[in-house]
Amino acid sequence: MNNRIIFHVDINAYYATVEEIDHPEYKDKPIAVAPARQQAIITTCNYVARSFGVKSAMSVLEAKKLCPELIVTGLHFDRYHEVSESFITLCESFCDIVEVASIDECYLDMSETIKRYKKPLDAAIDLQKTIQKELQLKVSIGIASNKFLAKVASDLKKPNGISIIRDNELASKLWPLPLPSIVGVGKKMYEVLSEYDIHTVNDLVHISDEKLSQLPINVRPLIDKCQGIDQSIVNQSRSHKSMGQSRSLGYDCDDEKTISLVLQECVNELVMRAISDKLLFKNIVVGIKDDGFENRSKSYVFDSPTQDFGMIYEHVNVLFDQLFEDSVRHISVSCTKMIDESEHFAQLSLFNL
DNA sequence: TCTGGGGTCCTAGGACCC
DNA sequence: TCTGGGGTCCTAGGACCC
Repeated sequence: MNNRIIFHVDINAYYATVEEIDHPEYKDKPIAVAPARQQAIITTCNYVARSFGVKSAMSVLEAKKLCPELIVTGLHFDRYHEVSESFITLCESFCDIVEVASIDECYLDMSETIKRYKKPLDAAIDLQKTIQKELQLKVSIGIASNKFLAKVASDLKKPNGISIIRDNELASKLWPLPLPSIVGVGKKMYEVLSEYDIHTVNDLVHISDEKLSQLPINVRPLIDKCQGIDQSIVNQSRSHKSMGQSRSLGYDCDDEKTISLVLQECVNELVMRAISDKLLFKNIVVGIKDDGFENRSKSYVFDSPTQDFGMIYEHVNVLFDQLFEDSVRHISVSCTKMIDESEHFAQLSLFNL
């Protein structure tokens, strides 16, 4: 049981690859995926564009300076979801225990499946080739005894790589890595750690108890993971924990009509998803970003779970009015507590017995 | 660099209960 | 008149991920 074999499978440059599949004329050209409007920022780009220095989160304008022939594709989420479904289905046909981690990555608990192969590497090569052949997608695969290490491993070789981190290889393969390259270490955490002269995983795992107690943040869970301790299971449940819709207005807006339209659109899309996924909303959260890019949010809990547009829209408006001051530039509407229709009605009938 | 859109998880502080 | 100690739930906000 302790010797699990986990794969982390990650599609390389995912949205850009889907655009290349749908537009063969883009082949070998630098492409960036970004919303089709002025002042957009790049969601992702292909490897040709990356060779010019183009990166995610860069503004299209700046990217065009680095690479004038850059093709900007627009975003086609329906297609990304469609191809993602095929990717997951293929992984599920390969292994019984699959966790969907995001639109372009998943974890496979290969502990049983692996017995059909001589060694883990053979299974990974087989899976990688099958995905390439069936779906024209290049993936990187990380192999390790837990999810954290598998994820780190898949990041080591991109694109189209396969990497293994064995339990006895932590000091040679994981510990030399700079902390910002580790999943879970973001800008803020690294800022704090570097103040204490902690820059690599090696620095972190050898931190003295005294220094550890001085740190203003809790890094114990991260240290455990970097020492190879991560018991989290590959969770097959595909239920969502939250669901949201947001819109960036691109400017500071105070126009009632525009705002009302955006709120309506967001609520409408949420309700459509709730109906198609057979979910009811227990609460609703409205968030706004104002002219200073500060986030604020307010939430409301429904008396009884609902997917009724009128009811949801009414409360969204009340929450928005409480938040709104002079202007907004970003609006989000989300639900953080959902329940299955069937579960709700089962509870109701129990109640009425 | 004038800043998307979809999520998950964690935490501080307050309300409330015994 | 001043105010225990533990637990749970909720809300708002923030860090982080792709």
